[in-house]
Amino acid sequence: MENEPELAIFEKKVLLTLKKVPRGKVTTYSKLAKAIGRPNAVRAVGNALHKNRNAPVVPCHRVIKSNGQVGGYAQGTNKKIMLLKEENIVIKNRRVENFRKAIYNFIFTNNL
DNA sequence: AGTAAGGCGGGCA
DNA sequence: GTGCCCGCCTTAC
Repeated sequence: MENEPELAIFEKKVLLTLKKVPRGKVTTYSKLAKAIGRPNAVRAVGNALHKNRNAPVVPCHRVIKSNGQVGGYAQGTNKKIMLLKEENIVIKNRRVENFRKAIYNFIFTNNL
């Protein structure tokens, strides 16, 4: 692990950034992408999470779409919704109510 | 090794 | 609200 490929860095950034999202809050793929310096790599972020198997250490379920929709989930969208509800996130018909307020804004002292 | 397709989205028409 | 295309990483053939 001395030499870390750029790919690892990409994933690492995504995971680290996502880990910073507190419980009860959510984030979007777009914001994550921007936070890691790849505003157009939104899909790539989704892939990184999809590939990610560190469910316990990385709250993948706290990542939603920009439009407030829950989005997809490898283990099933239903599960994702359930997990979000567990965190007091109000969900209505696969959409996060008041997601604007639930969104956790990064950007600030990102020390990557 | 190179090529091709897929994927947990976003923005715009 | 719907549909289309784009851009970006990963995985499979």
